[in-house]
Formats: sequence, structure tokens, C-alpha cells
Amino acid sequence: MEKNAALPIFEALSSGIRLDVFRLLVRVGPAGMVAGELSTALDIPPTNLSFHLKTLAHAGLVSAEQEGRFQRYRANMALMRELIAYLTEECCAGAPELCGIDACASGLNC
Amino acid sequence: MEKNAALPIFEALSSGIRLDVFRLLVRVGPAGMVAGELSTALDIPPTNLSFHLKTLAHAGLVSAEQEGRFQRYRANMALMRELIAYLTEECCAGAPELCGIDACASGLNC
DNA sequence: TCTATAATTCAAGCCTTCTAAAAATATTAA
DNA sequence: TTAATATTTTTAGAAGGCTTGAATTATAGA
Repeated sequence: MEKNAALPIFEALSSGIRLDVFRLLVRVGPAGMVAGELSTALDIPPTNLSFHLKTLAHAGLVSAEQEGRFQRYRANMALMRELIAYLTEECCAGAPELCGIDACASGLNC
Repeated sequence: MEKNAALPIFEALSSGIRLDVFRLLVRVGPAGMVAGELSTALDIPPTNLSFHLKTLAHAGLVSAEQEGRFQRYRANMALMRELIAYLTEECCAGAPELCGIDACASGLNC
């Protein structure tokens, strides 16, 4: 993952509302949720939620699928895995021999 | 890590300048860099850099140490590891049996 | 077709962040 | 002590994000 791809993801996750939306979508898994359900579950006005869903979708963290007159949203787990890989690389840049994920976990400064 | 701890970290990483500063500090490792070196290396006015360093320090991503009249900054690798652990948990919430980090890496939707 | 429902877009006001110049603080060296 | 240097804080304006109500689009059903 490039810096220019990671940046909008961090921006998307830097709002409490959007982090809540994403975590909820992760918890419900592949079933996802339609916009109205999200609005009710998180107690966020539909118009405001739509704004944040757009930001999340633009960053690629959620996908939207038309379902009759509903719009179903799902978390993009693949992108989250890529983000974790990016952060792991950043953590170890410049000293890869000291800092496999195991070395990191063992408390070395890497 | 709690949501309220993760949020300011995402906020801190959601600026291109701050992401550059952090990645540079990761690369130079435990030696760290003083503010003036960072300003020159990244071509950012000292006053602006100081603003962003403050944000990074507030999120805990960098530490500052007085060194004579210089201020030496270092990346906080431990917090980055905690953030990676938090994201890994979020990734797997609700279906832990499907989604160890290995399962995630193998491409399962988790 | 007509009505109801789901979701988004639009528009406005408010608030926060970003950037950089100027001033202030603190340390070193002469 | 005095001057010079390193850095931060303050201050101000500019820019962009957040929130909400009203209007709009699109679909389902009578």
C-alpha cells in the first residue's frame, strides 16, 4: 500500500462516528446492514450518516450494494488487512532484521 | 486499546505531513531527530512542523526529549504495535474462530 | 398512476484544523 | 552579561469538515 492510499483510510477512521460504523459492519460480517438499520442502531440522523458512509466508501473501507430500494453496506476486510500490512512495514522500515512481527511483539524497539 | 485511544492516533496519522514525519522517525530508529533536522529533511517551516509534532506527541506516536537547546523526537514503536493489535482485533471481531492473523492473511473474509 | 418509503444531495451555519508570520522562551557561547 | 541560535507559543486568516433540515431521486406496492 502506498502513502496516498493509506492517507484517506486514516482520515476515514479519524471520526468517532465513522469508526463506530465500521466496527459495527465488521461485527455483523458478510450480512452487512442497510443504511436505515445503521441509522437506527447508532442513533445517527440518516442525512448525517449518509455523509459519513460516503467518506468510508470513498476510502474503500465499505462497499455499497443496491438491494431493491435499500442500500446494503459491508466492511471491506481485505483493505483492513492491507492497512495492517502497511503499518507493520512502517513499523519495521530501516531495521527489518530486528523487526519481524514476532520481534515487534516481543518488545524490541524497531 | 480502546476506541478513545485509537481515535487520536488515526487523527494524527490522517495528515500527509504527520505521516511523513512519523515514517522518517521510524526509519532513523532509536537515534531520532531534532526538530531542525526534521524541518530541513522534510522542507517544512519550523513553526508548522512544531504544530504537527505537538499533535503527534499528544497522540503518543512520538516522544520528545530535551537535549541541550535541541529537542529530539523519536517514534513510539510500542504504540504502533498496539494500534496494529487493535486493528487486528477489529478485523476479527464477531468471528474470531475464522480470523486469526494467519487466517486473515490467507484471504478469508473475516 | 398515485402514495409511501429509503436514501441521497443540497444549502447553510458552525466549528475545527491548517499554515505561517511575529513574538516569546530557553540554551549556548563569547 | 550580551549576543546568537533553536524551538515553541501566540495570533490571525484561510480552508475544509461536521451537522442538520429541506428538497430530490428512486423504488415498491396499492
